[in-house]
Amino acid sequence: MSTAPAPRREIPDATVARLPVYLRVLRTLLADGVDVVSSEELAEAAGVRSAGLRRDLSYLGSYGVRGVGYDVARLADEIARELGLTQDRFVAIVGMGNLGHALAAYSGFATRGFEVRWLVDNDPAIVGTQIAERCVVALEELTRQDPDGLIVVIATPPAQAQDVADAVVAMGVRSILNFAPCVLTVPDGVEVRKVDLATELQILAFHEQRGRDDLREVNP
Amino acid sequence: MSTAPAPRREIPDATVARLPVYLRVLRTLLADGVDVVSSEELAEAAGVRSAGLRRDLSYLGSYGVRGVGYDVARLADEIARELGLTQDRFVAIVGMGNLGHALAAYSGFATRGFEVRWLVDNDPAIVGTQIAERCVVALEELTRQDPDGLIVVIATPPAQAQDVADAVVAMGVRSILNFAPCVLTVPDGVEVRKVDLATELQILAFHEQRGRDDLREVNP
DNA sequence: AGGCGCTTGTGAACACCGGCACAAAGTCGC
DNA sequence: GCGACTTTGTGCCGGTGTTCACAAGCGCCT
Repeated sequence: MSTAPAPRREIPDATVARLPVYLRVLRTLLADGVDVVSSEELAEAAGVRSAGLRRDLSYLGSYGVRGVGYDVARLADEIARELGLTQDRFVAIVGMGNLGHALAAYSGFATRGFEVRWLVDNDPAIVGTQIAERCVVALEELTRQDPDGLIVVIATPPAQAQDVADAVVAMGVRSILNFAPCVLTVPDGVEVRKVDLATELQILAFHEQRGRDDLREVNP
Repeated sequence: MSTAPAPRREIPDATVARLPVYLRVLRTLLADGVDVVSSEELAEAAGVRSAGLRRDLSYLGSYGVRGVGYDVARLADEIARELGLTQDRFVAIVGMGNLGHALAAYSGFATRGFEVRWLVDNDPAIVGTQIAERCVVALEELTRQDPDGLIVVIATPPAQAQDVADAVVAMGVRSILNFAPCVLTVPDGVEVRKVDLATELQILAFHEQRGRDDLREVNP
C-alpha cells in the first residue's frame, strides 16, 4: 500500500501548520497550468522565506530538482499524502447557531477535501429540519457513528462545549476544532485546536495600540 | 491619565496571544464574585502552566501579592489596558456571504468589547438591506470613515480579498482579520491575522493520521 | 564531454520560548 | 513582634524554530 519507503521523520508542528498553505498555493498553480516552481516563487506566493520553505519541504523528503525547482503536481501529492488527505475525512458540526449555520453552508470545506456529513443540535425544534440540504440530528445520533476519520467542529455556546467534547471523545473522536470561547479539557491522544474570533481581534488591538505608542515616541 | 509609569517592556508575541485568554477567565471569575486568585488556579482555568502564567504576567509589571495571589479586578484592568481595550474599538465586516452574515450576527464581539459598526458588500442587491439590524453599505462608503481604532474583517471570496485589503489600507486601517483562504500582501505597519478553517482541519487530519500510524507500530 | 549557472538541501549560529526550581517577599497566627 | 507558611517573580537551561550562507547536485549550452 505504501508507495514510498516512508521517511518517518518527525515533522515539527510549525512546519505542519504551513503545509496546508503550500498545498493551497500549489493547487492554484496547478490550475493555472504551472508545472514547475522554484522555492523562491513558492515562498513568495505563500508569504514565507524561501530558506524556511526549503527546510519545511526537506522534512517530507527530497522532492525538488536542483537547478530546476519542484514539480508542482508531485509536490502537491506528497503534501496531501503527508497531511492524511488521501483517505476520506468527514466533518460533524455541533451547534446550529449563527456560526454553525454559516459553517454548514460554507463551501470551503468541500473544495479542500472535507465532507460535512453531520449537522448536530440538541434543540428539538431544530433536530429534523434541513440546513444546507442536510438533516440536523441529535448528539446521541452522532455518538452512534463510526469515529474513524471524523473531525468534530464545536460551535455551541461555551457552557455546553465541554459536554459535547466529553461525549464525542467517549465515542472515539480524536480531533476537535473548537469555536466556543472556553478551554476544553480532553484526555491525551485527543487533539484540540481552537479558533476564538474575539481573541484574534484583541491581539490586533494590542498591535495597533503598540504601533500608535511607537509613533507617539518619535512624534510627541 | 496614565495610572502607571508605563513599564514599556517588550511583550513577546506568545504572551500577547495568551493575554486575551487570561482576560476572559478573569472576567468570568469576577462575575462569580471571586476577588483574589492564585497563579495556580488561574493557570488551571486558562489551560497553561502556572510558571508560564507568572512569567506572562511579569511582563505587565508586578501586580501580584506574594503569599496571596492576584487581585482579579485589578489584573483584568491591567490586561485590558495593555491590550488597548480602554479605548473604543470598532469592527467592519466586509463580504456578506455565509460567513460574513454569521459574523454580523455573532454576539461574541460585543460581549468582548468590540462594536460591529459597519457591514460592507459590493453587491448592489445587498447594499442598503438590513442584516442583524444594521444597514449594509458599499466599500466606498467605508473608506470615507475614520480608520482610527478600526479593525477590518475580510470575509469575501479569496479573489476579492486583496482588493479589499488594498482599499482599507489606503484609507489608513492598520489591523485586518482575514478569513479568505489566500495570502494578503500589505505594507509594513499593517497587521494581518488570518483564520483559515480548512487549514485547521488539515492540521487536525495530520495529527489524527500520525496517531493512527503510531498505533499501528505497536499493534500491527 | 565538460564547464557554467542555477537551485536545492542542510550545517551552524542565533533567537525565542517553556519549564524547573528557588530566593524574595508578603500574610497569618500566636 | 516574630516565626512559619504561602505564593510570586525570575535565573537558568534544554528544546524548538528561524535565518544565513554555502556546498552539492542537476540541466543546459557549447
